[in-house]
Amino acid sequence: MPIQLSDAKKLIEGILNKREMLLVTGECFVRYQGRAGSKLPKGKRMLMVKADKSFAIHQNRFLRPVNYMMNAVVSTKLKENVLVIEALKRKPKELIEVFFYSVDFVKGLEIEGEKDLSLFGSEKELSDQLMQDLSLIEPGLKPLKQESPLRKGVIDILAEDSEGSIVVVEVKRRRADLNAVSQLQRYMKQVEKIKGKKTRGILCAPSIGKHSMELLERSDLEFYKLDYEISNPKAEIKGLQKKQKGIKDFIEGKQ
Amino acid sequence: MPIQLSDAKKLIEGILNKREMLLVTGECFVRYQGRAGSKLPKGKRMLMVKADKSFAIHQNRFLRPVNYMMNAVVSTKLKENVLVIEALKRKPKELIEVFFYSVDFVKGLEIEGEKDLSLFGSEKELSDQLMQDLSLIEPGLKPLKQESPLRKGVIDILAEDSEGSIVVVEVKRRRADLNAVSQLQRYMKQVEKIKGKKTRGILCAPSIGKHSMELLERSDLEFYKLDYEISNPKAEIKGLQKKQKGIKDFIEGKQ
DNA sequence: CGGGCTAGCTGCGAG
DNA sequence: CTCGCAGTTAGCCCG
Repeated sequence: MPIQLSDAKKLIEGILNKREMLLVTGECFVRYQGRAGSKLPKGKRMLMVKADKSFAIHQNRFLRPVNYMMNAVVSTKLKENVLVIEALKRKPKELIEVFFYSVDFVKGLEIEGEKDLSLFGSEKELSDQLMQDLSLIEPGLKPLKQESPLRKGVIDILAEDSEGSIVVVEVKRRRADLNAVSQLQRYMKQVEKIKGKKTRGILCAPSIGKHSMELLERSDLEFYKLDYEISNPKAEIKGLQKKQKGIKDFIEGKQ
Repeated sequence: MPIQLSDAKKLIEGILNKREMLLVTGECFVRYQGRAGSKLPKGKRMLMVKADKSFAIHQNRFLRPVNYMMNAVVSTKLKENVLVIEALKRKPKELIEVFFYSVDFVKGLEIEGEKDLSLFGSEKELSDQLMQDLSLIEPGLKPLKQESPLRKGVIDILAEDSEGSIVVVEVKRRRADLNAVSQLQRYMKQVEKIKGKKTRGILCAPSIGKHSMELLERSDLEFYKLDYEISNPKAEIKGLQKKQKGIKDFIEGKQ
């Protein structure tokens, strides 16, 4: 049994004021105009509004909402038997209008807002571990700087090898792609220009695609296969081994 | 008033069988192990499971869920006064365990599942329009192929100019970045090698960053400022103008 | 604020 | 399947 739209409006406003998580379901049409534009024809959907004014329309499919906005200014109005819920933002200017023709269900939920998730296995964590012991890559490698900002990007690890060459290290937690190779190439060229010294570029990743490997080798970069394990409180590097042309098996290695 | 966990379990299983959208809220602890690992300490959260087995734990903040899995195999079990809801996947092997110590609320919703959103203003749409009339870029430009697949990427538009040179066009719907320039550079070099002809690279975007512009010019590529409007049924290109070093104002142009 | 980047990216489409 | 990439990417961090 549907809820009276005027009752729904009051309920919704109360929940928004309390900064609870708001859920609304019903028959609605959705229009969006902003960075792009969209229309969602009439149908049953769920609207979710969070305390930080994340605004999302969900269908019964996909992780991602079909329409959304963050940091929205939310307002409701009742007009000719339609309950309109608007999400508005400026910079960039964006507007979502949800036209509810009927409302089945309105609910406010007291839910945790903090982001208290502890995650392990991130690229940063792997980079930290490498920084601790660059001899994993090769003996005599000395750390210079982590997260070194260039004009055109940020270098994961900057180091110096036993012969005094600069070494640029790029770490990837998953299979390296063309983009990763281009990135490293960019960094290496910049460092070479700035420092005016012989510079090497090293890509560390659990695996790399065939085309990416070709591009890497043509660019005179080096690939190191990075083995790691995600155990409970943190990820651990298990091995790091240089790979080159002749060797093919590692290409198949999925993470 | 909390729901008995055994009742909650039955309700949840019924809703999952009906392929309705499932919502469960309550006090829970969440553990994830897979491509990475995470722990979410005990607290009130909302679990959402969709018909396609998208599985998401939401907090009252952010658009994105704090833990998630797509195409999950979902199962429930009751164990020592804890209701455990598991999401399992192989390839890659992933597991989310949600330990509900109490359940406040269980709901099944009949919600649309189709993806019936019509969206306009995508990169593909802009590329289509450009393909219709390449004279927007320069007179005499003849289309050769759209979405042309190379070994190392896909070219948006491949064309030939009035002097018989190959032209590679890359379109971006938003401000072009370093990555976009690298992409175009890659495509251009490949085409040059394959065709063995003089090749130009053109980047079309509403704006471009200063560093990206530098990189682009050093790579002998060209930038065209792409103005477009998103009107109702589709986006429309309003203008396309070549920009080079001397001209600076367009750098400030946010889309 | 913009600039650059990671992400357990997700989702799509071609080979 | 994998590969490459767009995305209203979101969210983060550092200048």
